[in-house]
Amino acid sequence: MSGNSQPIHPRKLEIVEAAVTCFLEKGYHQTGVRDIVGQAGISLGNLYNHFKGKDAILVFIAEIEGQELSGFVNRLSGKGDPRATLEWFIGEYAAYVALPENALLGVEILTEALRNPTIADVFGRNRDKLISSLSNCITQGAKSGVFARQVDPRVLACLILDALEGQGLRSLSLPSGDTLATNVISGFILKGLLA
Amino acid sequence: MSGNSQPIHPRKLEIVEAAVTCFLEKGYHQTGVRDIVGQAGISLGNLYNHFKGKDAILVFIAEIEGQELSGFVNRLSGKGDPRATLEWFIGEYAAYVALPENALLGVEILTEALRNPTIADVFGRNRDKLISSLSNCITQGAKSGVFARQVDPRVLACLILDALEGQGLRSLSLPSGDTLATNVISGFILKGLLA
DNA sequence: ATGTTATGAGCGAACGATCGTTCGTTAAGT
DNA sequence: ACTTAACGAACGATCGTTCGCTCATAACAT
Repeated sequence: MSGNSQPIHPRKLEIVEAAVTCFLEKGYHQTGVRDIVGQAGISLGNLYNHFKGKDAILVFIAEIEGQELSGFVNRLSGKGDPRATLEWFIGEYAAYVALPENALLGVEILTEALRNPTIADVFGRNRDKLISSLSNCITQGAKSGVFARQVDPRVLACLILDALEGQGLRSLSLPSGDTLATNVISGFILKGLLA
Repeated sequence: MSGNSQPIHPRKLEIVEAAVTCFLEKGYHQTGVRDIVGQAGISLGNLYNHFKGKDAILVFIAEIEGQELSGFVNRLSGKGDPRATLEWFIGEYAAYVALPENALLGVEILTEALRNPTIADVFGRNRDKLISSLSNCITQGAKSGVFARQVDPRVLACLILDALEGQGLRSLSLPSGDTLATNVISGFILKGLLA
């Protein structure tokens, strides 16, 4: 899919890593380019040899996030048993968004997408793939009779994502990973979906 | 409850209104104090006669938001039929968070609460009241046998809020208020809760 | 009634800091 | 010789905040 003709310059990845660290700590708009180059241990000017500007770094991060999500998308789009696939997804995605890095970066990208068209583009594409594949899994389950036939599987897919991501965000202020809450959510969703 | 000893200076409310307009358009951190005073039609220095600083304006807004939510909290804490109360809440709260002003301000306050302790304090208090009262409504329904006994009503309360707020945020990029999606969500939640 | 003082909203220039970005230069690799 | 990563001073813009000031009204004293 992605036509990565040329391998990415190692320094570019170092910059991204440093930027992520800063964005997690202070947020995107509160982070200055000087914070990033300081964290990366490079000079101010050198950053602009690898990125067109501050915006481009966040876009790059959003694209990486999209690649990470493709693992979920692929399995959701596969031909496995819909119920088992969904249960797997809920557990794995809950763990994914429970990582502070993913939870915080996710909301950072989401909020920036509200007003930045470029970010909105990348974010919208990533999200649509996830929603579509999850929605498709639900539809497959309905066709095979495991799930109840749904009026609008896409809305339910959004509900599932919202519930898991909301819990992930909430787990930031909790001492440890709350697997109990995930089980409750998982159980509630499955009960609602089953025929 | 609130010991508002002195009535709020009219100009203070004008400033808040202007600030809200700016925050909705550009976001909190992208809005400068000069944007706010320009929108309010007052001078730069005068803003500091009414607010200690930019932060204080957002805190004030968060407090107002909390007052708006008390309508929901009161009815949820009331002694009405739990099922009817819950159905009412879902519909009304969905409409509330579907208003762009509430959806955008909500996420703005949420993200700021992630790193600003003062905002986190106000936001946390408001949220806890809403979650507790919603959770209490679910518990009451379970005691009366209308709802299934839940392992952790608080987690479900969070799920409900996440689903509705997520849909509200999503409706920003839609042409009109999507009442269909709300019905789907409402139906799904009720099905999952009923005994 | 008249003069005096006190209060506080309102103002905008100015402050120091920081913002994202540009640019001329250097050094190293090919 | 040519490319290119790396550098950091410098730019203009903007940031949140402070400060000294004006002026209308209110409170008080005479």
